[in-house]
Amino acid sequence: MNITLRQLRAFIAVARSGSFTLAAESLFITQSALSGLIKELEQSLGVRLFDRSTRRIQLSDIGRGIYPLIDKILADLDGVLDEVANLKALKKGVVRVAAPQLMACTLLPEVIAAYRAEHPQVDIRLIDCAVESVTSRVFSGEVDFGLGPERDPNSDIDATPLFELPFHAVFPPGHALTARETVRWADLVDHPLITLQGQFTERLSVDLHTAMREGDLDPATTVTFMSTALSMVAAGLGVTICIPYAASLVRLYRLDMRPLVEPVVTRRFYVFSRNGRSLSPAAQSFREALFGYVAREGAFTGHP
Amino acid sequence: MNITLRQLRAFIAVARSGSFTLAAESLFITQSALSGLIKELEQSLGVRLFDRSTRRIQLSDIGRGIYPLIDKILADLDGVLDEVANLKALKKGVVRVAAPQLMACTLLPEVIAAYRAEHPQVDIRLIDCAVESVTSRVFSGEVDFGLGPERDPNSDIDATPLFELPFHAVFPPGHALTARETVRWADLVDHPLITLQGQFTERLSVDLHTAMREGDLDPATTVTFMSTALSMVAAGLGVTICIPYAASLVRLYRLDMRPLVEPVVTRRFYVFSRNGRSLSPAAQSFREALFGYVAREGAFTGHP
DNA sequence: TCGACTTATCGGATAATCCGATGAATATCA
DNA sequence: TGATATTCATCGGATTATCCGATAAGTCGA
Repeated sequence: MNITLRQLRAFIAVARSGSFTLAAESLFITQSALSGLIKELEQSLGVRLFDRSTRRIQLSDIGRGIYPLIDKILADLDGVLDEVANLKALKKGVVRVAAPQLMACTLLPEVIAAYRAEHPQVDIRLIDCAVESVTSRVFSGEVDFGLGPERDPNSDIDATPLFELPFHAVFPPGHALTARETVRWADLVDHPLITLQGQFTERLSVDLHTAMREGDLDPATTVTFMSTALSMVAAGLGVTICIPYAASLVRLYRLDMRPLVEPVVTRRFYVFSRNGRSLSPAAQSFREALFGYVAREGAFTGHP
Repeated sequence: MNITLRQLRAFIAVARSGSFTLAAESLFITQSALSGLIKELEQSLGVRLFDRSTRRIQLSDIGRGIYPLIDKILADLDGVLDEVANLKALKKGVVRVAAPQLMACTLLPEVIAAYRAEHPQVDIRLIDCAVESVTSRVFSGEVDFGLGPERDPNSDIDATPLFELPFHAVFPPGHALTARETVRWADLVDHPLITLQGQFTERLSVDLHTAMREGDLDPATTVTFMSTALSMVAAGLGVTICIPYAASLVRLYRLDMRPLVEPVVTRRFYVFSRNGRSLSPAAQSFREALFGYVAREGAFTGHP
């Protein structure tokens, strides 16, 4: 007859609650089964662990002496078991991430590829969607976390800054702006401007109006997707404005980009997750990898 | 299905020996039972702990990671179990006993010496104190148990009779009372009486008054300690009365003692412990040794 | 004095564990 | 190359351990 973990857990539960009945409830067994466990443990050890009366129990001297020791041992063991569970979940987890279409086709494939090289059994599911729906998908639990530009504060959603980057002008090689190191917003008026529809551009207009007290974005054309805008720029139909996390796509279209100044207007991007909810080990791990990638790539401008 | 200690011990045995068959032998079970234990553990954890081939096994990465942690946990647990076994086997332990000063310098040193001869690893700590404070020290848990004369009944304190002995007269060799086999209380009035102060003597007076309906103790001198009274008797200043558990001290002073009769008045001594509380193995063992000593020595009058 | 509460014990039902035999895979040797 | 030895996994039946619900005994409070 050996000491069992069940007996030890029963001992700790009784010692903590001071009651066989309460301890049995906490372990989801009947009081009589718990009585048996403690009896077996006392018999195995050959000592009395509790002094019983019909109304209260007390740890014996020996019981009092070993309680902290057994408590620590069980805590250590549960720590190991938690660690194993984490490793298991990380090894075989699924991570669902929502991101706007532009991030989904630029930044994220690279991050996912790097992560998958190290964790081949973790399944990263990327859900590309409209900017406006990222946070609602996070909130509903459809995804583990989302990426996107600044949204209205929401107590249900935790927003952690991922990066902050300035707007850039995008144009074809040989364009009049190519010789410039930087491009002023005012210089854009000489060229047909192609912008994206929606809140993103509306907020940019507000920022420029505030900073310049005159002038405004006056797009010749508005389109839905950045890939459309870049195609039109490549066809010589105008210039567009873009944030450099999408530099890989700009390069794919063989276009040039320059920082926009006077004023320098930036946009901040965040990782959104549900407030008060922990991520699975795999999701947490991928999130960390994402932050690591951004920390290393910084301005997104310097490599192939 | 919970993790069990048997599974964990099996894991360590296999990891150490690198073989299911050898590990099974070391645990005194068949190889097939051991196979089942490891299988259950792997299923409970949801991870592979060993990579098997038909001729050799290897710890998996996870198995290698948790091996030292589980090894330490089992070592800690075995340390606690050894500790308990040592306490049980009286290979260690501390016993704290409270007794009045007179018992502390007569009866108890002999009992302790005899007990220590048999259990050299048990530490007996004797706390000599006033008669009145013995039970309060027991109640507070400062000591494991206490000795002393009858106290008022108290539901928190358990009192077990240790011995009951008659009062004796004590006088120097050559004294007028030496030729007597017994001494009557009435014979004491012819000699200056030296008594102890306090409740002990007050209760004796009540007992004598009840038994004799006349007369009373009329001490010429009262002192605090029996050793003082015995010194004065040895100096020829009178006689004193004493209970024969202190015979060793009487003999040290080279005094004689005789039973007091007409009436025979006795005093009962008890072992006091906390009601509803168990004693540690060492305290219980020493308590039993004490009762054994008293049973053997009976009247405390017959030996060097 | 009765009702409420607590721990211990009992008998029967159920679950877990073990053994010995066997199978599948691999390595070694003549 | 075939025979033999070795190892871990699986199986079915026997045995052991565990649990539940009912009940008993003791204590406390209204």
